[in-house]
Parts: sequence; C-alpha cells; structure tokens
Amino acid sequence: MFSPAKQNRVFQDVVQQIQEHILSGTLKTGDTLPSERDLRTVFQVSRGTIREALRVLEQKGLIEIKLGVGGGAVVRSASVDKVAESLALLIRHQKVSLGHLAEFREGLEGDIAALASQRADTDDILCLETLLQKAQEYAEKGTEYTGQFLEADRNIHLTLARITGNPVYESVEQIVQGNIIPYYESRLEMEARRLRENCNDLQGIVEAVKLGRAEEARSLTRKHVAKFSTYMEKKVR
Amino acid sequence: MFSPAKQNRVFQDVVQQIQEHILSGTLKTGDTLPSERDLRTVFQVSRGTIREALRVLEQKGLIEIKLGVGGGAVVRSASVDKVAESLALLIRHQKVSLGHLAEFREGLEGDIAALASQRADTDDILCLETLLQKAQEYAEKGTEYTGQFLEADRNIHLTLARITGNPVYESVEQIVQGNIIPYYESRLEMEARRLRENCNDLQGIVEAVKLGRAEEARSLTRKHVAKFSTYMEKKVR
DNA sequence: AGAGAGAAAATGGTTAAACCATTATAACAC
DNA sequence: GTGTTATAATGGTTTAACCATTTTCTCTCT
Repeated sequence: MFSPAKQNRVFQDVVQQIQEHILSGTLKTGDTLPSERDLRTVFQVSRGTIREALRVLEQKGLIEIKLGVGGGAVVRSASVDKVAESLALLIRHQKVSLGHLAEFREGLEGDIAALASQRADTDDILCLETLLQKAQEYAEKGTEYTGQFLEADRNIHLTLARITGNPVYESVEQIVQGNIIPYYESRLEMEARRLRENCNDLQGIVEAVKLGRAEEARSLTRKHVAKFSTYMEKKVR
Repeated sequence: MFSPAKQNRVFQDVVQQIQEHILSGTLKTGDTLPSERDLRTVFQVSRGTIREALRVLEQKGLIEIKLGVGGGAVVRSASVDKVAESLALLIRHQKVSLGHLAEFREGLEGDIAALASQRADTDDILCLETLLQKAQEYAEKGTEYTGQFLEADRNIHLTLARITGNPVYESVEQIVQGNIIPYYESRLEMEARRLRENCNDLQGIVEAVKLGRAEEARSLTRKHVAKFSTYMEKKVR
C-alpha cells in the first residue's frame, strides 16, 4: 500500500535530473556537461553536492570525467560493463551461484542459437565457419591450447548472439560470458578427448544454423552448454 | 598489451579498501563502518573525499546510510537490485525497441516455464491456480478489468520465475516486465474475446506445469507471449 | 615564418571549517 | 514509572581556498 518515504538528499535530485536528460536523449553520447562550478549555479547547490551527484552518475556508467581545460563530465555510450560488474559483486557475495548462472546460460544460448538459425545470411555463416575452423585447429593441437580453444568457442557464441540482430541478446550474452568464462578457464582442464568432443558439438551447431534448423540448433546448444556446466560442478565439488 | 593507467583519485582507494573488506568478509552484513569523521582520520583524507567514496559504495549496493546517533554506513546484504537497475538503464539508454525486448521475453518466459514444470511442488501449483482463478474472474468481467487481468498475468509469470529457484531468472524476469509492461498497458486495449483467449492460454500453461510437461509448457508460453507482441506491433504501426 | 618553450586559464581533485537536520540516549520533572 | 526535554553523535550541506592536470595562447629564438 505504501512505499518507503524517499530520502530527500539534494544530490539525488541532481542525479535524477541529469539522468533523465541522458535517458531522454536531451543529452547525447559525447556531450559534455557544464563544469562543476557552472552546475553549482544551475542547480543552486554547493560544489560538494554536485560532485557527489557526479560520483553516482559515474558509477552508474552514464558519464565519465575528463581532466583539464575543456574537460568535465562527458555522457558515455551505454555499455554492459556496469551490469557485469554488479553481477560479479553478487557472485562474489555468493547470492548467485555459478550453477544458477550456468543454468540461465543454457536457456539463453539455446534461444540465441534458435533465432540465429532463422536469420543467418551467407556472410554470417562464413564468419561462423572461420571461427569453427580456428577452434578445430586449437583442439587438435592438444590441451596446451585449451585457452585459445575456449576463446574461439566464446567467439562463436558471441557471433550467434550478434546474428540474432537483437541487442538485448547481445548484451546479456556478453554479461553472462564475462562472469562465467573466467571460472571455466581457471577450473576446467580438459582432456584432449573432451576438446575434440566439444569441437564436434560446435560443428553440429554451426551446421544446424547453416541449414536453418532452429530447434536442432537449440537442442544441440543446450547440450553443449550443459556439458560445460557439468564439468564445472565436478571441479567445484 | 597494456591496460589503461588507472586514475589516482584518492576516493577510489578508499572505495577499494572498504570493498575488499566487505567482499572478503572482514566486514559482515549489518556491520556499521566508523563515522565519516572517524574514517577521515583512519584514511587521512578529508570528509568530502570520504563522502564521495561512500556515494560510490552506496551506488554499488554494498552499503546503505542511516541518519542520526549510531547511524552511519551499514554493510548491506547483496541483492539483485543493482544488477536489475543497471540492466534497466542499459535497456533504456540503448533505446532497445519493444520488439527486441518482446522477442527476448518470448525466449525467457519459455525457458522459465520449462524449468518451472520440472520443479513446482504442490504449494507452487496451488499458488498458480489461485492466480489463474483471479485472472479468469477479471477476464469474465470484461474489458474494463483489462488492467487487473494483466496484473494477474504478470503475477503468474513472476511466480513461474520464482518456482525455478534461480535468482537470475527471477531478476531478469522482473527487469523485462518492468520495462515492457507499461507499454502493454498503455497501448493494449483488448477485446473481451481476446481476454478470454489469453486466459485459456494461461490455463494451458498452468496445466502443463502441473503435469511436469516441460516442453509443452515452453511452447505454450512462447505462443502466449508472442501473441502479446503481435498485438503490440499492430498498435505501434 | 616556424618551432619550441613557457605562461595563462579552465577545470577536476582535495582540504578545512563551519553550520544544519535527524536521531538515539540520557537526564529530568512530574 | 512515565513522559518530556536536553544533549550529543552523526550524516547533509555550504563556503572558500588551494593543488594538479590539461589545453591554449603567446612569446622568443632561429
């Protein structure tokens, strides 16, 4: 029925006003805000208050600060960095487990692969096949190249996300990968046999995408991702 | 090869030190940091600098500030709020279209429904059936109750997300709904027939979840969500 | 005229001291 | 005891000053 009464801190109003103008487009990416001393007169508050507001906006990823003449607060282009950062904090605080993230990833990558199958053009396929070939090369070179293989694998998934043409999938994919891959790399030590097995998975996925078989691509991708998660669980135990 | 040289702002060092102690567990949830005036002497910096650091930590969701005697910065239990907030900012800032968000939602809700089917216990089913009944009542009352019907629909989806037991799904679901529902409500004016049709969709989904038929639940849910999106597109044109 | 050095100015970063607003606790009056 | 009031601790805000960095302009030397 009631919502918590808001704290009336002056800097929050400053944050709110500037944020609205950024989100509504009045302030565009690359625009520079007035200097702190000018903002002081605009908002009729002290410089300290202005600076607290700028710290919040900076932490939200909406602006960055440049020094010197002509410097000041510059409106940033939207990026996934801050989402990834706060998700990483949650994981370190153990509110979200890697298992939860891996499960989410399984569904996510499945949906992405299914959509990509329906939308990939010949250039996209070519790109995927190039990446696949790299992955195969690293896989054949053996376990010393696990890192490079995983990077190729990661690129294939990112490319699939790009092929969907949907920026939401692209961003979420980046966020999830940014938080889950470091764990894979530090904890997965695959045998050569596993590397080749994963590589075959990837080949099957690319093939399904090429042929436009959405549900097959989804299913193969889910199994592929789930396999990684299973390795993880064994290692974590 | 090189990474960007870090800016040496004093408050960032303060942030870093406090954050490390929170994440490492030296500072536990509920602990209170020393007062700003004490921190000033601890870190040997001015109060303004301390306050800028506290604003950053607050925005990260690591602390919250209480007023008055015995107040100060209290270590928070990490929550998904900040991830949700920054993801919502990203969506708004990127000017993600409703179509993209709706498409993402289709996959998301499908995955959620599939998982929920495998995990719902008898209490969960009861909860879903109660919500379903409410939705049916509003649907029968006609188009004046579209708002209430949509709220019931929203609750069913949120409940399914909760049933997965995966906080990632729960928060992503909340974010998507928070960014997409306002548009539905302002632009959708359903005919009575459509209301009942949607209601039947929901009934089918709940039934599939009850019987543990994951793929059926996924498929029905995708169609249900896609139907909303189609209405939207017609209205937007 | 061109190039380099250096001064000047704009701007963020930091400090210090003071006062206001809010809140818990202690002291006091009944 | 109980209710009220005073006190003190603490965050919120203001002001004024100075430092550090960076750009731009100017001047000097060749």
